[in-house]
Parts: sequence; C-alpha cells; structure tokens
Amino acid sequence: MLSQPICQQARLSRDRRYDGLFFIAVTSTGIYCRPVCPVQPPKEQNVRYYATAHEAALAGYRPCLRCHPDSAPGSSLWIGADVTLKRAIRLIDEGALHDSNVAALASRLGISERYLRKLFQEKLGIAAKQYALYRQVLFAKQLLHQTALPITDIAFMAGFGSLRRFHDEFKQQLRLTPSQVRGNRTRHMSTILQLELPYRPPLNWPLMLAFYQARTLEGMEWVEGETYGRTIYWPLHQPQYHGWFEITPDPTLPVMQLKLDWPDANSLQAVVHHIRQVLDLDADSQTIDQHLAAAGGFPVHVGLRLPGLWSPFEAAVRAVLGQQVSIAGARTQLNRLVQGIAATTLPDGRRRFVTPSELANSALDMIKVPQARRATLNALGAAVQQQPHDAPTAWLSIKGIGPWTVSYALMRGQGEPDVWLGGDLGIQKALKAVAIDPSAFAPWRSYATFQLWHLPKTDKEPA
DNA sequence: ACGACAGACTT
DNA sequence: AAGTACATGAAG
Repeated sequence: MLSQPICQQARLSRDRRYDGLFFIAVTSTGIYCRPVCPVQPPKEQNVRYYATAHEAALAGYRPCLRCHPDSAPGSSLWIGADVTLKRAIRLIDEGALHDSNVAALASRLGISERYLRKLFQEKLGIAAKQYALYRQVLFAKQLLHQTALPITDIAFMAGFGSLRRFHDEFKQQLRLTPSQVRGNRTRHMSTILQLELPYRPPLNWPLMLAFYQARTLEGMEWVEGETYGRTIYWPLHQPQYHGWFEITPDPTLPVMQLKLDWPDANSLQAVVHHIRQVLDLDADSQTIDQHLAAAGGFPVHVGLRLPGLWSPFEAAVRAVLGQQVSIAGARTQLNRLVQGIAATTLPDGRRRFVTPSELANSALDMIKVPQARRATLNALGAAVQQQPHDAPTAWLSIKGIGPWTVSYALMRGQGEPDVWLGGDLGIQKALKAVAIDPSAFAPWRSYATFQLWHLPKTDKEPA
C-alpha cells in the first residue's frame, strides 16, 4: 500500500499514473473514488485510503457513480499470489463457483477444500465465494451501464441462480439497487453486445496488431484498421458454442471497445473474461517495462502485452505446424488445415478453429507436412479430447512435442507471464546480441521473449 | 477431522 | 385490465 502523503498528492493532482493503484473512501459521504475522479476533492480528514476497490466496498463504502472505481482493471488482487491461487482466481473469474461449490473447485485444482479456503483468507483476506460474488456483481454492473438488457436477464448472465439473491447481493455490495445504477440511460442493444474493457496504460496496440496480422487465418481472424477480430468457442477444449468478437482501442480513453456476438447467456461472463485474458489487458505494463528496462540490454517496447490465442490447444497446434518453417509457411498449412475440415464453416460464413476431436480423427492429408507431424497432431488432438483439463505440460509425452512447443502453448495459450523460449532460434540470436542472463527478466520472461522477437527484424519467428 | 450453527440460497 | 419489470419480505 502506498503511503498517505503520496496518495494525497496523487488524488489532489488527479495523477493518471496512480489510477487503480489505490482508492479514496470518503467518510462523510460513504462513497469511494478513483484518484482521477472529476469531483471536488474531499477534505483530507474525511478521506481513508484503500489498496483495492474491494477493500473499500467491504468497509461499507459504495462506488462513486462518476468515476466508477470498480471498473479499473482487477489485476491488483493478483500481485504476490502464488500459482495455485492464480489458477483458482482465473477459474472463479470464468464462473467456476456460479453453480458448483468451493469443494468442487478445490478438487479441480487438486488441493483440499481446507487449503483453498486458507489460501484465499491468507493471501487475499477474503473468502473464495466472496471473491466470486464480487466479480459477479461487478459484471452485472458493467452490463447495466453498457447494455440495455433487462435486469432480470443480467442477473442470470452474471451467474446468479435467482433474482432474489441477485438483488440482495447487489445491494449489499453497492448500496444501490440495479435500477438505480442503470438510471435513465437506454443504450442500443442487439444480439451483438458492445462493451468497454478498461485497462491500465500503457498498451502498445500497434505492435500487438502487427503480430496478429502476420498470423491471421482466413475467415477465422481479421485485422482492419485498428481492429482485431476472430471467431471464438466455449468451453475451450470441448466447444459447444461459437461466436466472434472484434476489439478496437478507444481513441481517447484507456479502454478497448469490444463488439461481441455470443449465443449463450450463461457463459457470457466467462467469455468476456477470457477475452481480457487473451489480450492480456490485466497486465501491469508499467511495472513489467520498468523491470525489463532495469535488466537492460535492449530498448524496451513500451506497453507490449502478450498477444494470446484463444486456447492452449490452439496455440499448441500452431506451434507444431510452425516448427522449422517461416511464419508464412506455417500460416499456409494452418489455413489448409482449417479449410480442409468442412465443419469449421459457421452459419455466417466465418470459420472456426478445428476442435481436438476433429484433429484426432482427420487423416490430415490437406496439409503438406512430414508424416510424423500428422501423427503428432493426431496424438495431440486425442490427448486433449480425452483429458481436456490437463495442463500443456502433460503433452510433453507426445512424440513431436518438446519443451519449445509446450512453452509456446503456455505463453500464447494461457498467457503465462514467466516462460522463457530459450530454445527459439530468434531468441538465441537476439540474446547473443544483447548478452544478458535471461534469469534477470524473471518473473516476466514471456514479455522479454516478445520484446526480443520484436527487436531487430529476424526472419525466423515462430508462427 | 467433526459437528453446530449462521447465513447463503431458492421459492 | 392485463402484462411486464423491478424490489423486497417471509419462509424453508
């Protein structure tokens, strides 16, 4: 937590750099704000500072209606959390506690329920279920602000099992009823949802866009102007639903404009959260860039995030087809793969990525690769089909899948921040040029990897 | 690890 | 007058 004088100075000058790092609760009004809030600054004697929005809410304050202090990215809770806890948080954000309980989540994580409870209480100071409810309420609030959906629908989309329960929890956390939050506002609404995804600057969108553009697959991904779009599926490894999204940076605010076509209300929160994570919007670029710059050796691209793929499976398939060939070569084979399976054409003419079972059962004669590569892909498809919840490291036992491929899947498929692609040709070359021990980049070695890929123009980047 | 109880959740 | 949308008390 920042010290009181720093917070005071930051709020009085409405310093953007401190946005999201702390929150201002005002005892006289019972409301809490962001440091950038446009209102008349309250007297210091009436002010209490909190590190997170949730702590302020717990202390009985309700979020300000002008600066929306709860809409700042939720990454602060993640800082200092260990791997299991992060996985738990991720699963909860994807709705793991909506209709099953903490016990089920614990067994999914391979730990005891007791230990999971302890983990949350000790590291976050809040119970797992409480955290889940907090995210559910915030998601509902976002939909109230940014869509015209009926409040009843929103309740269920946010994962509440009954209207009654939704109203109760909403009021307890925000001290406002859902309709009070919505106000008069009636915005456009169709089957296509438009939402704003806030992030903490800086964000180097041009660089990410270029990375995506060089790798787009026909009908499945597209880049137009500043917009990146792609088709998506859920759940990740046994797709039941298909849709697409487009994402564009807002010209003035630190917000990405999301256009989302998604058919299933129940998984909406999971999908929106997954989009955030694929685009790495929760990364704290300021800290990461500082760290990489301190490690030294090369000029840092400011605000570079990890441009993710939709699933670890998809990342692994791309990695396997990218072994030993250029980006363009890999892209050709991937296009053939997707187009060679007729079922990938969606009703609207777009294309979706192949599923694990399709990959497992196809003869794969549409792609021109060594036979061994086909066998690897078949085996990968079968493995994911049978054990959809296995981590990518489990795929190491498949012939043709080595550490490089798994690392790539972790980095691009699940946004792992600290993966080092030491075996990569481009990386080895770049590293020789800068002469640094890669351990200096920890715990942000994935970002260092992307920085180095973008460094000088190398001809052998992976697909 | 266990049981009682509070309060989370549904109708 | 009937129907829809939202909020909330009561009970299990």
